[in-house]
Amino acid sequence: MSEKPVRVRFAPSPTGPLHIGGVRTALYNYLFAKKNNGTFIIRIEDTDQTRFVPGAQDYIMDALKWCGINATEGPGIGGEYGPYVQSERNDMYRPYAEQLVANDKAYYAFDTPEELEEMREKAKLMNMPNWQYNSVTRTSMKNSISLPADEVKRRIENGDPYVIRIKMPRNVDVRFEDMIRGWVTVNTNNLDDKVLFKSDGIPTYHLANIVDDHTMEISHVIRGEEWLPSAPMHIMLYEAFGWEPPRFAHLPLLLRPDGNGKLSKRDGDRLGFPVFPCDWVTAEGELYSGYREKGYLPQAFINMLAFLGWNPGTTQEIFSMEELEAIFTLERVSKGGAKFDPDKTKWFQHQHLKAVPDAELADLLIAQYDAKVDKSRLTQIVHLMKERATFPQDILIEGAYLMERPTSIDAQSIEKKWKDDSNDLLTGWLAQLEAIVDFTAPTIESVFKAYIAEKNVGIGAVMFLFRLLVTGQGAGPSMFEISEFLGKQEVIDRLNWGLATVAEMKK
RNA sequence: GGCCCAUUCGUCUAGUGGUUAGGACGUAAGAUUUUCAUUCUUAAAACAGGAGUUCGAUUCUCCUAUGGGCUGCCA
Repeated sequence: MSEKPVRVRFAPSPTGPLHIGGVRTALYNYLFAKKNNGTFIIRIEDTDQTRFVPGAQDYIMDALKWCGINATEGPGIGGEYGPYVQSERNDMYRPYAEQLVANDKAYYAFDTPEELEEMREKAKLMNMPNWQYNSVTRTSMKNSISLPADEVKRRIENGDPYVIRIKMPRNVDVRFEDMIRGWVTVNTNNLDDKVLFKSDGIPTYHLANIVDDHTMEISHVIRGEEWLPSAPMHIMLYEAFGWEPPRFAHLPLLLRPDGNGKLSKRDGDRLGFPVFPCDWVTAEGELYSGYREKGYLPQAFINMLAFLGWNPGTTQEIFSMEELEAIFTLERVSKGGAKFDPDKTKWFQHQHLKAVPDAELADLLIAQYDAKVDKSRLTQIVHLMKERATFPQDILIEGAYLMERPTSIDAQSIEKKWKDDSNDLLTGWLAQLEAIVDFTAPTIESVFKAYIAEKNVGIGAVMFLFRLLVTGQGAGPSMFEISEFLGKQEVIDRLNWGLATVAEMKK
């Protein structure tokens, strides 16, 4: 294999927000670079001015940063191979295209888009739906191969618009070894004379991509499977320039969870889960929701994404970014497309949330969720609630009663559970609580057990109502721990309030 | 239509020329827990179909089917 240092790039187009398929491509590039002591580069491919979306580039950079996918070269980051935005490199492409024309690897074509459209329509009517501009048809089109040299010269001097097309040879088998799929062979008869340089003076993706990959000394091109059909053409371009091509790896696509098809922009909010890393608001004010804003931890999001099309070959499923960096290999990327699974994503999130230390989670709640509680108190709340939460904000929402007294008690629950002896049992329990000096969970628990034994009733006869009156909720963490956390006076006050409230309801 | 790629439980996947085809999510049942969640145990659940090669194919080859991608002066 090549001795060259590993340099990989993620090259998105700023045509909108980056969806999770793109994030995964970036992630695999990043992990591959890390694993091989290489360099991960971000390059913005904005050669299509008509599809440019303001803010998209910032979104991409912001989203990758949130994910922890950090580039060492890229726009706003720097590096010796810049600039890293193609529109800023525009001057360098034309000479390469001209070089190809001079070497008879490409040619000028004057056909207008309308004329081409007409050709395709005509061909379709003649039962030839796959008309293409190629070695057969180009002789009857308007280009520097079919037209006399002086007319070509005249047209160019005249300022006639023209494109530069690759001169795809006839009947050549193009072979390359994809790192994921193995050998792929395509005959050039199935390839057309792709436009390399547009009449607006800007190169197409194909030219800019090859020139940039070569000049940036990219060693491995890791990209989505949608590029597989054009890979042979790219190989031909490298050959035309006399450059050594990089290694290729085409990643399987991310499919939608329901039915079939590639995951697309609108699937997310329609199916109830995000397809974008972060929120994105369109110019029209339409919101596409993101994982970040839903409360997903970046490490959980990354872990989930890494496992969509890759696995370590062991049964371990929970990984930190650092662990992934150490073991990722392209050889273990699967070939088939993967359906995205929202349920498993939640599971990853839950696992990662549990792994965050209590104090750290408390900091996060204060910083990102505006929690108005003292840090040490909040840390205790996190400790009590973390196991049963999926998202950080669940701790605040489901544990609200730990911060504020309940304002009402569910009448239906009382209806169901309140028995004739309940008032006596709870009043008796209140007296027991008042007598406890060491108000800690173990002590409260032993007092409680002695109390129900003395009264000769089951745990449920007192516990559920105790919980309901103190927290307003029918479910939650251990009442003994909650009691310790709230403190003796608070528990007594709440219980008194609860008894009064029920008495009021019973009238 | 043409070209290319893919195909193991519902989903993500492991795996091998001879395995009880393994794990995870989800589902179901049970245990633990005052409750809910967690956790634990158990269960149901897959090699797309057909030929061929072979003593033997889920594994190798071919065909078919299905799915997907591409087929733009988009990327």
